[in-house]
Amino acid sequence: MEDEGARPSAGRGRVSPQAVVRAIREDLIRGVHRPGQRLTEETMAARYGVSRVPVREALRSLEAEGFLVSRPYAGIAVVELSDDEAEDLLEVRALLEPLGAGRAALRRTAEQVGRMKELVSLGMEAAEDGRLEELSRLNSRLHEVIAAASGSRTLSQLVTQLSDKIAWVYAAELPRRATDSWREHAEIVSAIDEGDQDRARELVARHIALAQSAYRRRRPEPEGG
Amino acid sequence: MEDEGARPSAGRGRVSPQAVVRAIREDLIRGVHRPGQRLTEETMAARYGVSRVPVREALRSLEAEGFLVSRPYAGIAVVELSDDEAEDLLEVRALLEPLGAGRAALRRTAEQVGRMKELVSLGMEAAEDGRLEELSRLNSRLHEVIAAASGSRTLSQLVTQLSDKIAWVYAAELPRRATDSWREHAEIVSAIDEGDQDRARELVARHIALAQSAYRRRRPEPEGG
DNA sequence: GAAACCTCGATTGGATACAATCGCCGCTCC
DNA sequence: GGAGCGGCGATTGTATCCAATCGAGGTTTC
Repeated sequence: MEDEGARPSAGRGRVSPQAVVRAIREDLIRGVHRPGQRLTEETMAARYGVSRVPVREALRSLEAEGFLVSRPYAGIAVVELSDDEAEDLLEVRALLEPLGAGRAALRRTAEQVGRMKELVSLGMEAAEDGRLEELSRLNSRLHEVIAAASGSRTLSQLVTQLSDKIAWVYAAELPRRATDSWREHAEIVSAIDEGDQDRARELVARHIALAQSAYRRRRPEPEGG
Repeated sequence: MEDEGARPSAGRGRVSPQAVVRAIREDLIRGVHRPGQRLTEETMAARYGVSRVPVREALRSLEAEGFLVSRPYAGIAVVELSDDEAEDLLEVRALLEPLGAGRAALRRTAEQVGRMKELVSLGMEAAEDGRLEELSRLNSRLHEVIAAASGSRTLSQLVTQLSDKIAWVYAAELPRRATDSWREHAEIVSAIDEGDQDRARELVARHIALAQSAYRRRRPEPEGG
């Protein structure tokens, strides 16, 4: 086994209560913990520099978010999604995000629009520099802010969870779209800013549809032998 | 304060690991814990007959599911949903459940169909007897099974969480529809059984639409003062 | 030689004990 | 009299310890 695993990914000395969940979630999205891999509590505790208790709570949260699956006394493991399930993620997002964006166009606050525009700027810069990992984070972040602007806690929560999971499952395919999509992002934010619900909904629908075809993975053709 | 609160709702002596989450979630849906109410860990521990540790894990799960909200050192409280947010729940469900039902028509197993039919029978009986609370549970259960039959863990998880939250938020309005909807349920299950994706999707869409108008609460008109 | 049983180690589940933080109350000072 | 401040109780966050359960390996028996 490699000793590297013992080094905490979130190398801060102090961790705020919710930091463990975020650290683990981020590592999940980055592919540090692979699908199917079992996560023993003690190992995770050592990795993130805390005791087992906060780890267990974090794992419960991530289980509820759908990243992990657990069976009593059998431990917690990273979920393995089939190709069908992965595609469903995109389809669900195609339904939810336009709704959220439309709501955001109606209920957004000035501060939220400000943050969106800032994220778009940062995203375009990162696209210039080709910083793909940063782009992925900014992308998720923007979609989150838009979702939050919908004013619906539930909707926002769903979209965010979905967005995270898509970033996780499609990590390999993501860079293919990462650069282009920021032009569309700018348009979407503009529509939300202007309060144009229909246009926001429409733009997001197209945005998602484009991503959907770009992300679609070459399915390993079911080889008979 | 009333001492009644100290009696555990799930009166079993032994509780399986995941039982605490379910017990609390059920109580939330039944309105035992009111929106805005703060849930102190020790009180909950006493109420459900376990220590603080499993309670905390359960609360984290329910927080991730969107029933609760927490701030570090400020405790956990039951979420208060605005009328807008409550309506959004119905709208999201109107998008998701037809998709799930369509998938279920394609991917269902014989065993799942069997359980659906059994639930429909039980539901119709309960409707005859006017056992409203039982009806609510059976309704959620059926929607869960249909969602599970979609074959997509994520989709199933989303629909289930949504269904639970709707049962929670619209507890007061639910009986209005509870009896009638079981005829529609029977049709839906039949369509899924026959593998008719389009018809399943269509029927669920109408089913949800009917519920949507039935549940729509008389919004307390914004009184100017 | 294979299958069932048993024992043991590893890991999860739970409880208790302790430290950190917050909000409330009274007090002091202006 | 009101605002700022400090102490204190209550509650959350964490760590350590113990019990319950599962899986693996070895051993025995047919």
